[in-house]
Amino acid sequence: MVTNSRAKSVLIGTLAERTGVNIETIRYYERVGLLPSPPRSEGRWRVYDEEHIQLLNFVRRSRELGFSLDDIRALLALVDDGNTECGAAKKIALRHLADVHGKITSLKRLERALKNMTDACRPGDQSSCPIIEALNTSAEARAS
Amino acid sequence: MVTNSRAKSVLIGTLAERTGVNIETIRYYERVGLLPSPPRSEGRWRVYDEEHIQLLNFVRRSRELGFSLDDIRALLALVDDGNTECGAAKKIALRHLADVHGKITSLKRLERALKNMTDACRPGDQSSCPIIEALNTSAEARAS
DNA sequence: GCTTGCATCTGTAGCAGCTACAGATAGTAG
DNA sequence: CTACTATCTGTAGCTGCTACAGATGCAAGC
Repeated sequence: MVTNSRAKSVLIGTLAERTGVNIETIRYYERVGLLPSPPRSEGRWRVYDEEHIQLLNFVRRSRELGFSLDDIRALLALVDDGNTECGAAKKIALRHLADVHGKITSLKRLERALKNMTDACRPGDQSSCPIIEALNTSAEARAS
Repeated sequence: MVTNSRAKSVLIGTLAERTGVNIETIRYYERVGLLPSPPRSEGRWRVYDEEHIQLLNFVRRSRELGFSLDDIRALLALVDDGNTECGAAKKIALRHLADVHGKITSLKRLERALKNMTDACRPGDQSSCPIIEALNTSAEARAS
Protein backbone atom coordinates (compact mmCIF):
# COMPACT_ATOMS: atom_id res chain seq x y z
CA MET A 1 0.00 0.00 0.00
CA VAL A 2 1.57 3.27 -1.14
CA THR A 3 1.22 6.04 1.40
CA ASN A 4 1.88 8.86 -1.03
CA SER A 5 -1.28 10.64 -0.05
CA ARG A 6 -0.13 10.89 3.56
CA ALA A 7 3.30 12.40 2.76
CA LYS A 8 2.60 16.05 3.50
CA SER A 9 4.50 18.27 1.12
CA VAL A 10 5.87 21.66 2.02
CA LEU A 11 7.13 24.78 0.32
CA ILE A 12 10.63 26.11 0.68
CA GLY A 13 9.80 28.46 3.55
CA THR A 14 8.52 25.63 5.68
CA LEU A 15 11.47 23.47 4.74
CA ALA A 16 13.78 26.28 5.84
CA GLU A 17 11.94 26.60 9.15
CA ARG A 18 11.96 22.87 9.81
CA THR A 19 15.64 22.41 9.10
CA GLY A 20 17.02 25.72 10.22
CA VAL A 21 18.62 26.21 6.83
CA ASN A 22 18.28 29.54 5.08
CA ILE A 23 16.00 29.62 2.03
CA GLU A 24 18.73 31.04 -0.16
CA THR A 25 21.08 28.35 1.06
CA ILE A 26 18.58 25.63 0.14
CA ARG A 27 18.34 26.99 -3.40
CA TYR A 28 22.13 27.27 -3.46
CA TYR A 29 22.50 23.61 -2.45
CA GLU A 30 20.17 22.64 -5.27
CA ARG A 31 22.08 24.78 -7.75
CA VAL A 32 25.40 23.16 -6.88
CA GLY A 33 23.93 19.67 -7.07
CA LEU A 34 23.98 18.88 -3.38
CA LEU A 35 20.21 18.48 -3.22
CA PRO A 36 18.00 17.07 -5.99
CA SER A 37 15.66 19.44 -7.79
CA PRO A 38 12.27 18.86 -6.20
CA PRO A 39 9.10 18.70 -8.27
CA ARG A 40 7.35 22.00 -8.92
CA SER A 41 3.80 23.13 -8.44
CA GLU A 42 1.77 24.56 -11.33
CA GLY A 43 3.14 27.96 -10.53
CA ARG A 44 6.72 26.66 -10.58
CA TRP A 45 7.16 26.60 -6.82
CA ARG A 46 9.39 23.94 -5.29
CA VAL A 47 7.44 21.24 -3.46
CA TYR A 48 9.30 19.16 -0.90
CA ASP A 49 8.33 16.03 1.00
CA GLU A 50 9.58 14.16 4.07
CA GLU A 51 12.50 12.67 2.20
CA HIS A 52 13.80 16.08 1.20
CA ILE A 53 13.60 17.17 4.81
CA GLN A 54 15.64 14.17 5.93
CA LEU A 55 18.17 14.82 3.21
CA LEU A 56 18.59 18.49 4.07
CA ASN A 57 18.94 17.59 7.74
CA PHE A 58 21.72 15.23 6.79
CA VAL A 59 23.43 18.04 4.92
CA ARG A 60 22.95 20.49 7.77
CA ARG A 61 24.44 18.12 10.33
CA SER A 62 27.35 17.35 8.05
CA ARG A 63 27.99 21.07 7.69
CA GLU A 64 27.82 21.47 11.45
CA LEU A 65 30.58 18.87 11.63
CA GLY A 66 32.56 20.95 9.19
CA PHE A 67 32.44 18.63 6.18
CA SER A 68 32.96 20.39 2.87
CA LEU A 69 30.23 20.34 0.28
CA ASP A 70 32.38 17.99 -1.77
CA ASP A 71 32.67 15.60 1.17
CA ILE A 72 28.93 15.74 1.71
CA ARG A 73 28.31 14.98 -1.95
CA ALA A 74 30.51 11.91 -1.53
CA LEU A 75 28.75 10.84 1.68
CA LEU A 76 25.36 11.26 0.04
CA ALA A 77 26.50 9.16 -2.89
CA LEU A 78 27.38 6.39 -0.45
CA VAL A 79 23.93 6.60 1.13
CA ASP A 80 22.31 6.54 -2.29
CA ASP A 81 24.23 3.43 -3.22
CA GLY A 82 22.87 1.80 -0.07
CA ASN A 83 26.48 1.27 0.79
CA THR A 84 26.47 0.01 4.35
CA GLU A 85 30.14 -0.88 4.30
CA CYS A 86 31.89 1.79 6.32
CA GLY A 87 35.24 1.96 4.58
CA ALA A 88 34.58 4.87 2.27
CA ALA A 89 32.65 6.94 4.79
CA LYS A 90 35.27 6.38 7.45
CA LYS A 91 38.00 7.45 5.08
CA ILE A 92 36.23 10.73 4.41
CA ALA A 93 35.61 11.32 8.11
CA LEU A 94 39.19 10.48 9.06
CA ARG A 95 40.60 12.82 6.45
CA HIS A 96 38.36 15.56 7.77
CA LEU A 97 39.35 14.75 11.33
CA ALA A 98 43.02 15.02 10.43
CA ASP A 99 42.29 18.34 8.77
CA VAL A 100 40.53 19.66 11.86
CA HIS A 101 43.36 18.40 14.04
CA GLY A 102 45.91 20.20 11.88
CA LYS A 103 43.92 23.41 12.08
CA ILE A 104 43.79 23.17 15.86
CA THR A 105 47.54 22.66 16.02
CA SER A 106 48.34 25.68 13.90
CA LEU A 107 45.78 27.84 15.68
CA LYS A 108 47.37 26.90 19.00
CA ARG A 109 50.74 27.98 17.69
CA LEU A 110 49.15 31.23 16.63
CA GLU A 111 47.49 31.65 20.00
CA ARG A 112 50.80 31.25 21.80
CA ALA A 113 52.53 33.77 19.57
CA LEU A 114 49.73 36.28 20.00
CA LYS A 115 49.67 35.76 23.74
CA ASN A 116 53.40 36.37 23.98
CA MET A 117 52.94 39.60 22.08
CA THR A 118 50.02 40.91 24.07
CA ASP A 119 51.57 39.89 27.39
CA ALA A 120 54.67 41.88 26.54
CA CYS A 121 52.55 44.90 25.80
CA ARG A 122 51.76 47.06 28.82
CA PRO A 123 50.23 50.31 27.59
CA GLY A 124 51.61 53.40 29.29
CA ASP A 125 54.49 51.42 30.69
CA GLN A 126 57.08 51.98 27.99
CA SER A 127 57.85 54.05 24.95
CA SER A 128 57.70 51.55 22.11
CA CYS A 129 55.02 48.97 21.39
CA PRO A 130 56.25 45.37 21.47
CA ILE A 131 53.45 44.33 19.15
CA ILE A 132 54.51 46.75 16.46
CA GLU A 133 58.13 45.82 17.20
CA ALA A 134 57.40 42.15 16.73
CA LEU A 135 55.74 42.75 13.40
CA ASN A 136 58.56 45.01 12.29
CA THR A 137 61.28 42.57 13.26
CA SER A 138 62.29 39.97 10.74
CA ALA A 139 61.63 36.35 11.58
CA GLU A 140 65.35 35.60 11.39
CA ALA A 141 66.12 38.32 13.89
CA ARG A 142 63.43 37.03 16.22
CA ALA A 143 64.78 33.50 15.97
CA SER A 144 68.27 34.55 16.98
CA MET B 1 73.29 64.17 3.38
CA VAL B 2 70.48 62.40 1.58
CA THR B 3 71.27 58.80 0.79
CA ASN B 4 68.65 58.42 -1.89
CA SER B 5 71.20 57.26 -4.41
CA ARG B 6 72.08 54.28 -2.20
CA ALA B 7 68.52 53.03 -1.79
CA LYS B 8 68.52 50.23 -4.32
CA SER B 9 65.15 49.97 -5.96
CA VAL B 10 63.63 46.72 -7.16
CA LEU B 11 60.88 45.54 -9.45
CA ILE B 12 57.91 43.53 -8.31
CA GLY B 13 59.49 40.15 -9.07
CA THR B 14 62.41 40.85 -6.76
CA LEU B 15 60.11 42.21 -4.09
CA ALA B 16 58.10 39.00 -4.29
CA GLU B 17 61.26 36.92 -3.97
CA ARG B 18 62.60 38.93 -1.03
CA THR B 19 59.35 38.81 0.94
CA GLY B 20 57.97 35.47 -0.11
CA VAL B 21 54.74 37.13 -1.18
CA ASN B 22 53.20 36.24 -4.51
CA ILE B 23 53.41 38.90 -7.23
CA GLU B 24 49.66 38.80 -7.77
CA THR B 25 49.13 39.17 -4.05
CA ILE B 26 51.37 42.25 -3.93
CA ARG B 27 49.33 43.89 -6.68
CA TYR B 28 46.17 42.83 -4.85
CA TYR B 29 47.37 44.45 -1.62
CA GLU B 30 48.02 47.66 -3.51
CA ARG B 31 44.59 47.51 -5.14
CA VAL B 32 42.79 47.17 -1.80
CA GLY B 33 44.81 49.97 -0.26
CA LEU B 34 46.95 47.89 2.06
CA LEU B 35 50.16 48.98 0.38
CA PRO B 36 50.83 52.40 -1.14
CA SER B 37 51.12 52.67 -4.91
CA PRO B 38 54.86 52.78 -5.58
CA PRO B 39 56.36 55.13 -8.16
CA ARG B 40 56.53 53.82 -11.72
CA SER B 41 59.34 53.59 -14.22
CA GLU B 42 59.04 55.23 -17.64
CA GLY B 43 57.40 52.10 -18.93
CA ARG B 44 54.89 52.07 -16.07
CA TRP B 45 56.57 49.33 -14.05
CA ARG B 46 56.30 49.48 -10.28
CA VAL B 47 59.56 50.47 -8.60
CA TYR B 48 59.99 49.59 -4.93
CA ASP B 49 62.61 50.60 -2.36
CA GLU B 50 63.73 49.36 1.04
CA GLU B 51 60.79 50.94 2.79
CA HIS B 52 58.30 49.04 0.65
CA ILE B 53 60.10 45.83 1.47
CA GLN B 54 59.84 46.54 5.20
CA LEU B 55 56.19 47.40 4.84
CA LEU B 56 55.35 44.25 2.91
CA ASN B 57 57.25 42.18 5.45
CA PHE B 58 55.13 43.73 8.17
CA VAL B 59 52.02 42.76 6.26
CA ARG B 60 53.28 39.24 5.64
CA ARG B 61 54.08 38.64 9.29
CA SER B 62 50.74 40.04 10.34
CA ARG B 63 49.04 37.66 7.91
CA GLU B 64 51.09 34.80 9.31
CA LEU B 65 49.63 35.70 12.69
CA GLY B 66 46.20 35.56 11.16
CA PHE B 67 45.31 39.24 11.30
CA SER B 68 42.66 40.29 8.82
CA LEU B 69 43.50 42.81 6.15
CA ASP B 70 41.29 45.29 7.99
CA ASP B 71 43.25 44.73 11.19
CA ILE B 72 46.50 45.17 9.32
CA ARG B 73 45.26 48.41 7.81
CA ALA B 74 44.54 49.62 11.33
CA LEU B 75 47.94 48.50 12.64
CA LEU B 76 49.69 50.21 9.74
CA ALA B 77 47.76 53.40 10.44
CA LEU B 78 49.08 53.30 14.03
CA VAL B 79 52.63 52.89 12.76
CA ASP B 80 52.15 55.74 10.30
CA ASP B 81 50.95 58.00 13.08
CA GLY B 82 54.14 57.21 14.97
CA ASN B 83 51.80 56.05 17.69
CA THR B 84 54.03 54.43 20.26
CA GLU B 85 51.27 54.15 22.83
CA CYS B 86 50.24 50.50 22.86
CA GLY B 87 46.57 50.76 23.72
CA ALA B 88 45.12 50.63 20.23
CA ALA B 89 47.48 47.96 18.93
CA LYS B 90 46.94 45.81 22.00
CA LYS B 91 43.19 46.09 21.61
CA ILE B 92 43.41 44.82 18.04
CA ALA B 93 45.71 41.97 19.04
CA LEU B 94 43.55 40.97 22.00
CA ARG B 95 40.41 40.89 19.89
CA HIS B 96 42.20 38.70 17.39
CA LEU B 97 43.53 36.49 20.16
CA ALA B 98 40.01 36.01 21.51
CA ASP B 99 38.85 35.16 18.01
CA VAL B 100 41.58 32.54 17.61
CA HIS B 101 40.79 31.14 21.02
CA GLY B 102 37.14 30.80 20.11
CA LYS B 103 38.02 29.04 16.90
CA ILE B 104 40.19 26.57 18.78
CA THR B 105 37.39 25.85 21.21
CA SER B 106 34.84 25.12 18.53
CA LEU B 107 37.30 23.08 16.49
CA LYS B 108 38.05 20.97 19.55
CA ARG B 109 34.35 20.28 19.99
CA LEU B 110 34.25 19.27 16.36
CA GLU B 111 37.28 17.07 16.77
CA ARG B 112 35.69 15.22 19.66
CA ALA B 113 32.47 14.66 17.77
CA LEU B 114 34.32 13.40 14.71
CA LYS B 115 36.52 11.15 16.81
CA ASN B 116 33.48 9.60 18.49
CA MET B 117 32.02 8.90 15.07
CA THR B 118 35.12 7.39 13.52
CA ASP B 119 35.90 5.36 16.63
CA ALA B 120 32.46 3.82 16.50
CA CYS B 121 33.02 2.85 12.89
CA ARG B 122 34.74 -0.51 12.38
CA PRO B 123 34.49 -1.40 8.70
CA GLY B 124 33.50 -4.99 8.06
CA ASP B 125 32.45 -5.40 11.66
CA GLN B 126 28.79 -4.60 11.36
CA SER B 127 26.02 -4.05 8.88
CA SER B 128 25.23 -0.36 9.21
CA CYS B 129 27.64 2.55 9.25
CA PRO B 130 27.59 4.57 12.47
CA ILE B 131 28.86 7.61 10.62
CA ILE B 132 25.94 7.61 8.24
CA GLU B 133 23.66 6.77 11.15
CA ALA B 134 24.92 9.73 13.12
CA LEU B 135 24.30 12.09 10.25
CA ASN B 136 20.87 10.61 9.65
CA THR B 137 19.83 10.84 13.27
CA SER B 138 18.33 14.10 14.46
CA ALA B 139 20.24 16.07 17.05
CA GLU B 140 17.33 15.74 19.46
CA ALA B 141 17.37 11.96 19.12
CA ARG B 142 21.10 11.91 19.73
CA ALA B 143 20.76 14.13 22.78
CA SER B 144 18.17 11.86 24.39
C1' DG C 1 -13.67 40.77 -9.71
C1' DC C 2 -10.03 43.24 -7.65
C1' DT C 3 -6.75 44.60 -4.50
C1' DT C 4 -3.59 43.80 -0.82
C1' DG C 5 0.11 41.48 0.90
C1' DC C 6 2.93 37.83 1.45
C1' DA C 7 5.74 33.79 -0.59
C1' DT C 8 8.35 32.41 -3.95
C1' DC C 9 10.78 32.81 -8.35
C1' DT C 10 15.25 33.88 -11.31
C1' DG C 11 19.47 36.08 -11.92
C1' DT C 12 23.12 38.53 -10.34
C1' DA C 13 26.50 40.57 -7.22
C1' DG C 14 28.90 40.71 -2.93
C1' DC C 15 31.89 38.91 1.11
C1' DA C 16 37.66 37.38 2.25
C1' DG C 17 41.85 36.78 0.47
C1' DC C 18 43.80 35.52 -2.70
C1' DT C 19 45.18 33.00 -7.40
C1' DA C 20 45.24 32.39 -12.33
C1' DC C 21 44.84 33.51 -16.75
C1' DA C 22 44.69 36.25 -21.39
C1' DG C 23 46.43 39.53 -24.18
C1' DA C 24 49.15 43.73 -24.36
C1' DT C 25 53.59 46.22 -23.56
C1' DA C 26 58.48 47.01 -21.66
C1' DG C 27 62.97 45.97 -21.40
C1' DT C 28 67.22 43.26 -22.48
C1' DA C 29 70.65 40.06 -24.58
C1' DG C 30 72.55 38.44 -28.67
C1' DC D 1 66.12 43.20 -35.26
C1' DT D 2 64.64 39.32 -33.02
C1' DA D 3 63.87 36.45 -29.03
C1' DC D 4 62.79 36.08 -24.65
C1' DT D 5 61.49 37.34 -20.31
C1' DA D 6 59.20 40.59 -17.01
C1' DT D 7 55.65 43.18 -16.12
C1' DC D 8 51.25 45.39 -17.18
C1' DT D 9 45.78 45.62 -16.88
C1' DG D 10 41.49 43.54 -16.40
C1' DT D 11 38.77 39.88 -15.40
C1' DA D 12 37.19 35.45 -13.59
C1' DG D 13 37.54 31.72 -10.40
C1' DC D 14 37.79 29.51 -5.65
C1' DT D 15 34.31 28.24 -0.86
C1' DG D 16 29.92 28.67 1.10
C1' DC D 17 26.96 31.27 1.47
C1' DT D 18 23.98 35.86 1.72
C1' DA D 19 21.46 39.71 -0.18
C1' DC D 20 19.33 42.08 -3.22
C1' DA D 21 16.02 43.56 -7.50
C1' DG D 22 12.28 42.83 -10.13
C1' DA D 23 8.95 39.48 -11.67
C1' DT D 24 5.30 36.19 -10.57
C1' DG D 25 2.01 33.05 -7.67
C1' DC D 26 -1.53 32.68 -4.70
C1' DA D 27 -4.87 33.13 -0.83
C1' DA D 28 -7.91 36.23 1.77
C1' DG D 29 -10.79 40.23 2.30
C1' DC D 30 -14.00 43.51 0.32
